[in-house]
Amino acid sequence: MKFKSDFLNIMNERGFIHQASDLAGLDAKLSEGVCTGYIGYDPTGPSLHVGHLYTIMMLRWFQVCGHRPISLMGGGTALIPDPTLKDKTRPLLTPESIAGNIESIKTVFSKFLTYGDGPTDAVMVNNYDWLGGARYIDFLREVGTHFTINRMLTFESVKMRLDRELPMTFIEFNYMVLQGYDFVELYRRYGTVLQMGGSDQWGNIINGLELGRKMDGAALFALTAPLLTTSSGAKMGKTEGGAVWLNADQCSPYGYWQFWRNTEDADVGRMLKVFTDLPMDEIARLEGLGGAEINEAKKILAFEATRLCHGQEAALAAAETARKVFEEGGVGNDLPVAEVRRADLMGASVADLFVRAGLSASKGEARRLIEGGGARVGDVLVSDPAGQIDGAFLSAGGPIKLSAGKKKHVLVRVIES
RNA sequence: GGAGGGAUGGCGGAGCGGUCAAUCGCACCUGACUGUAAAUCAGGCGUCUUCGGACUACGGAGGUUCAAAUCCUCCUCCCUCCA
Repeated sequence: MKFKSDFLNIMNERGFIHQASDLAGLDAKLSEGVCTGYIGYDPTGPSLHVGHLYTIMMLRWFQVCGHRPISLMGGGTALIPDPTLKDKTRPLLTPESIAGNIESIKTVFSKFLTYGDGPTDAVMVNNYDWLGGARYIDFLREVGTHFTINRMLTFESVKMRLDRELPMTFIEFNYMVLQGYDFVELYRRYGTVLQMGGSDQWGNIINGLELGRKMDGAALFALTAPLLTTSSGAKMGKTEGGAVWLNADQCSPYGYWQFWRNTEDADVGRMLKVFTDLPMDEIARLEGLGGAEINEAKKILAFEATRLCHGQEAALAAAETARKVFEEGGVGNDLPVAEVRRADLMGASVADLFVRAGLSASKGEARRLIEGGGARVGDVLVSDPAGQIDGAFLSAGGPIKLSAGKKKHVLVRVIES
């Protein structure tokens, strides 16, 4: 498939397109001139994670192709629990925590998009600006008349609750109305004609699209990206039980680099397409590398992805640390550092040390790690969990490298108090 | 409103008076093999421990018993069928 617009061509060849409302119409619209498009993010946590990055890259390409991206923070909708496909109602977040989350998340966007006042500069908006002060009766009269309950009941998230006779509260039921209204508001304020998002947002996006047509007669478009999974079927962006965060204070550049470095062979090509802006022919070359050579592609993926999120310098440092640690078996500056008080180590066992350093969740776990032959102190295998820590060793000065398994390393720095 | 069924570790799902910290699968962790990959194989997978054990756990609260995840009562929440 070949499009007139650069944006859709890129989306297509890089695997960002899952569903679209009117591809031909959108293509025509995009090739006419500068368009404005948005993606909404709910600030329900202090950081976005790799799962969100997929759609952030869509905004990035949108801007690169000469359009104006809007990152919408759902400061208003986050006050309303999104009806989950799970059985339970999400807990209500406080306005304070949402405001804090927004501040924390904002910093990430500026890494990927260029904000400003120019025609294709990105804009950051918060739907609390229009939802927060909305007057109930007015809103119902203006917007509520366009939603039929009949239709709302057919939505998957609603249907599932009702089918299982689980409670769905009225506040949750309102979520889709508010989110749909965002599209109208952004159309009015910025002439926004396109909403993008993950495939799970399709229903919500279409709601907004139809609302815009009914209320303003607007020709709006929807574009969603497929759910991204690894070849093994796991949801993308989870590692060691936790999400891979985009904020540096929640996931260090080195940890981020490692996440990408550990991509499965079969996924390297797709990840390069989605999470880097390397040219397609370069990606094709990297993808074609066989056997152990594909490790080079993974390093490039890790570097490029880290560069986008944390900057060139941090990416270089992370790569250098990884080289020292994995290729030389040494120590790198970027390894996580755990500070442990000297007093806490007096008479402590090796197992205690691993717990203090955060490499093991409990002493029992540390014991198993050590007994299983997975623990190293200063690159020396330790086998006795109850073994005492050599005091002289600890006071020798420089930090000591602890390793749990082959990939997890922490530098322990002993502090006095 | 009536009649049944169920709530077990991150998830799924056994157990139905002692031998149950609880079979098994998934997920997760470690080791081997490798390429910081996948697949495979092996081990582990509540907390503490002087490694003898101790403690906390099977929706919640009581009770029966030498002994309960298992039996009884009440409560909460879910599911199915009938109105």
